[in-house]
Amino acid sequence: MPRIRVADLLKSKGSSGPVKVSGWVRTLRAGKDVAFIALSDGSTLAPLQVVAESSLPGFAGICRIATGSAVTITGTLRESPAQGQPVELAADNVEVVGSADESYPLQKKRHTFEYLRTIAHLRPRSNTFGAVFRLRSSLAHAVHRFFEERRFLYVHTPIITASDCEGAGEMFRVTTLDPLVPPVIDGAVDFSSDFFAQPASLTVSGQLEGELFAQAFRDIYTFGPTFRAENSNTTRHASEFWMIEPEMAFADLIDDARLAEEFFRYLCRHVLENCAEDMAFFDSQIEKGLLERVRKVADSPFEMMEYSEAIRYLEKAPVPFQFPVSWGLDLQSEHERYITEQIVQGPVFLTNYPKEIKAFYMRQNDDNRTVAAMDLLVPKVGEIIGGSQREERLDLLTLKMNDSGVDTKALWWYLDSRRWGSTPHAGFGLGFERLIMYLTGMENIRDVIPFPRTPRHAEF
RNA sequence: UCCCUGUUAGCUCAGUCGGUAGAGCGGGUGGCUGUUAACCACCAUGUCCGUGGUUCGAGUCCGCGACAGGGAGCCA
Repeated sequence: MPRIRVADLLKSKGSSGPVKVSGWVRTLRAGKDVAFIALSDGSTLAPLQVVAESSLPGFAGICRIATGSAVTITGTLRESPAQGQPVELAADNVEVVGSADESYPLQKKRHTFEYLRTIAHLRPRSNTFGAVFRLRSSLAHAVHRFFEERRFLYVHTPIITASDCEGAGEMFRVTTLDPLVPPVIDGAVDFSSDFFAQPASLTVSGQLEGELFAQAFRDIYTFGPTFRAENSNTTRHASEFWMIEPEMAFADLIDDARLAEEFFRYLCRHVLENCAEDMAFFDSQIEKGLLERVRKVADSPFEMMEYSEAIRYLEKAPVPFQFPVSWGLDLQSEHERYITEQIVQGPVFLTNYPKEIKAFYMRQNDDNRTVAAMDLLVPKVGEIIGGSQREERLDLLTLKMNDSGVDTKALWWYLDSRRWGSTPHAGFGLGFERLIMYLTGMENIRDVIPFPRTPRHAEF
């Protein structure tokens, strides 16, 4: 008999012949004459109800099957006489494939997310984490589909990098040197005898390499793991996370924002249409009103506002802010949320930030005081996408790198991209986990990553 | 890294004025029922985070430490 999934059984009306289904026991309710097993195989949120009559051989043993056990069941699918499920499986045979005992940590009761994090190897069997990781998988496919439909080239940028200064935070060192006795010359570690014959690290961004590919394929994107060694202990930071970074040649800031809007709304629509059952679960169990919030973003056009204008709104704001507001200062998340939630009441691109508060690679505007940056702010979280038009003029870029203390020698190849056939180009970055949090209502990044890495935590 | 709050049964928590620990859930046993957060009865379970101190006596008060969570910063 073919292996069939719970999701497919639940979608069918009934079976003409016997079927075989396998999964893990969520709960078992045993009575004298009949026992009910709620069976789940991760294919869908709802479990399959298996009915075992007392006439089955080994009925007494079936009644003792504990939560968490792996079982294979053959039987006939039929309409369920009781409310709660359209169909159920009348069992002919129940085989325990892998038993579980009463010490199984994931019992049929509510657990806190904090506790479930300590059993990250088991939590995907729970309702919430099943839904989160089904959505995460589906969303990843949707990201690729979006770019493939638009003929963006998917480029695998390196995970190990020797550029010490990508300008995006602390990096994890990659080395094969013996930490107890590193080779030392003149009081400093001699990296010439290290594996790469120079200091190497895990990447903090694929953008710089992405730009190089954009200068050959026009439209490209990266989607891969990213590493930050920052000692950040918050609900939205992880040491290892996934980032999506498209880059377009012959494109300006407006093209960039247009792509970001199309992309973001595409992904909202995707989960509404393709993860409907899980989204309904998030809406009822995780964040009331989630569906309405996501639908609104999927349906309404995004606004655009200059940084300077945002500052004027903030200066006039009738609410107190913890951090000061004035032109030239970076916006705190309280400011971003005020703009998107109170002023615009929807998604908004903030553009043209003061050059001092933005990265060296952003294109200088003609006013000489701002750069062509754009951040997409959305209600509830604030900034979710950050992007810019890149500085394509060699002289200005070199100047900017020197001013920012970026090593122009180490990034010779990056500067070369401006030396021959340079083009106006733009791109943005989106943290995949933050997107998942936005779309599910989950409030801790550690609960949308299968096995999260954060300071002091690399278990599993 | 800074600030705040925690750490008591497998899980979630209560524990009054300092007097040697409780509940719910989960688990076990039995009963009952086409059940579905099942229901009913009974039963069992503790390094009260560690450490030092105050005290006749510390889960409770004080110091130190560890760990966790939340907030901030950094950022995606």
